[in-house]
Amino acid sequence: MAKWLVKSDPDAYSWDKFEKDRITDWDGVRNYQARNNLSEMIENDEVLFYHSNQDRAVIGTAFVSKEAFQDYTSDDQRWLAVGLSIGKKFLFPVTLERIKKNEKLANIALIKQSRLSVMPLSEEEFQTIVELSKTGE
DNA sequence: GCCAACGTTGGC
DNA sequence: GCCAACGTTGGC
Repeated sequence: MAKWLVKSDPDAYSWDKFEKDRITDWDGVRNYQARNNLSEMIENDEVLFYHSNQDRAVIGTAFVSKEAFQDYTSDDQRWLAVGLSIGKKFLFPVTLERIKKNEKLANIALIKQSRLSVMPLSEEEFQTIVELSKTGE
């Protein structure tokens, strides 16, 4: 099962809002590479939820509850959305700073392509971040 | 608040 | 098809 990371500006859509919603349409993506990643998501794929800007940390997990469908927030038929359901909040958020310090995460798209909002993670990268979330170090 | 990186648009 | 201009994202 593939692993993913999605970014959100907490001013636009925060983890707290996600916890209230439980399930949300991940729409508004207007970038081809991110859109292509959305199109490859399979139901029940695991997803990490990252807050950009002021927080700059992975906050928790989610999973794909609905595979790609047309993003109706745009008239343009090129864009896709998926359904995401809430997973678990991390005990300790995994900050960008910690991600940058970890050599197993040196090639993560989060660092290499800072503007990409939907990206695949390798199994190892995913597990490494989950492990980091278990401690505050 | 600044600015680097990068994606998109539009004139030619 | 090239590239300058412009807009947006996101780290700092």
